[in-house]
Amino acid sequence: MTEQAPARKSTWKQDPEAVKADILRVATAEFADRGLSGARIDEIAAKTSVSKRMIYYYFSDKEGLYRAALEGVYARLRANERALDLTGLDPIAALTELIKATFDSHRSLPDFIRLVMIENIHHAAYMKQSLIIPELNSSIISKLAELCDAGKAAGIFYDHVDPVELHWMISSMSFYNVSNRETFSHSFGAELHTSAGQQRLRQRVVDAVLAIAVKPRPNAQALA
Amino acid sequence: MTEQAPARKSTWKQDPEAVKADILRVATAEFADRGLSGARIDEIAAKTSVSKRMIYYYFSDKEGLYRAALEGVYARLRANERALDLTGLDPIAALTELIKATFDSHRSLPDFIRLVMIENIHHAAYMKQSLIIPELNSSIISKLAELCDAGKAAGIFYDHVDPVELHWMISSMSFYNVSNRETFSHSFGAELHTSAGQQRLRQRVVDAVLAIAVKPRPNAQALA
DNA sequence: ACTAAAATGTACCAATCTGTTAAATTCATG
DNA sequence: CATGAATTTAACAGATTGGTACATTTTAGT
Repeated sequence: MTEQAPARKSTWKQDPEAVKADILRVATAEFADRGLSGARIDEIAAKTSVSKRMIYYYFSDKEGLYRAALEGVYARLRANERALDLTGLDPIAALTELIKATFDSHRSLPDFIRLVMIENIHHAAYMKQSLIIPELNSSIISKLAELCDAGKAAGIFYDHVDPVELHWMISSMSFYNVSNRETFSHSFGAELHTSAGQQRLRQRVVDAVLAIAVKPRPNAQALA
Repeated sequence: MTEQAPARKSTWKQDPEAVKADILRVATAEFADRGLSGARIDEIAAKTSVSKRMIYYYFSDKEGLYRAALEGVYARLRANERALDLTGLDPIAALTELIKATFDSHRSLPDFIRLVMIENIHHAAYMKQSLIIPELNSSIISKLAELCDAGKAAGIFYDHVDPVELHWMISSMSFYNVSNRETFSHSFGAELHTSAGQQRLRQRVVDAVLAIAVKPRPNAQALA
């Protein structure tokens, strides 16, 4: 519904979906940049094409707007993950691809990272109110679970391998890589955040995770 | 100096060091709990034994107080690390102990974790103003560097092993384990944050990091 | 004891900031 | 084209909050 080609002539647009999307886009950037209490509704409104009143009209209050932003970034990350197609790959290759994709995905969605950081600062209070986030999260685990089952069935993964543990480890490094970039670089140099450094780190993550999942084969090569 | 036994009778104490320490203690908890813009000076003052005026007297302004809190938690973490004695251990045992100690240390200092998260939200702006934090950070790297040199000299570590990379990997998992606990538990269950789960995770971190540092030995056992 | 300096409390202000009120504009539809 | 619902604006109110002015108390030195 509502697929009318607009092109109004008057002073304002009358295009609710576009207005909502515009507000949400600006709000996401602003919350990601300054945090929930740091962001200013007036500032968000100013960067929008409409007035402050519209924020309250469509999102009720500051927290409602924040919740919408949070759900938005989660949806984008999980969509990224769902788009990853691993069919036809053997378990080791599939796991490798999944790790690389997760690492890259986190790097490409800094707003997601920052909003999740902010959410953790708030003890996940708003995430807990969301109805849509839980269902988003299940997909990545089921993908990993399939992969683990295949690897164990083929006898090449350890029996103790657990999808949630694997996801924890992959996420931890992929997340930290972005979330703590500023403090880490300042403390220990920016070398790891050059593009060469990032390539190397990504490979280390692959190596480390594979090492705890895949049984050593007598004739396998040692790491480079 | 100033080691006078107090015991005044009057309405207030006149003990600047204790007042400063009290303010800092409360402020650290409050900033860690609510963030820089979320924390309220009035609230901090209320939880202190003295009046709001003293915060400005000793710390100039809100940012000055925040900076002091940040430096305080960094000092505590690095002191933890410095206290770790690895002399007499072979490189593998030493690295193992260092990983375990880092994992535990992060778990035991949630205020450090949260303030560093907050600092990253603020693009490390306040950390960059600090003169004392850089010198604190060098110690952990030099300890790891020694360890790597010993391992390479003994021919049991890969030649490509790099202290900063190792620290990145150890930190990432140790940090994320605490920083993202709330969102992770809510999304994927709290199993990993039970005490059994934490023990398992710590061992996984050890296994993963050792795997990228230590050359495989033909006669070595595979993981459990 | 006297005095100056350090330490602390009280009361207050000016600036923000979230949210609201009331009205105006646009649009779909009979 | 009249009308009511949806959308949008401009202006403002109420509360919060970081920071300050000024008085008061304590301590150290003489």
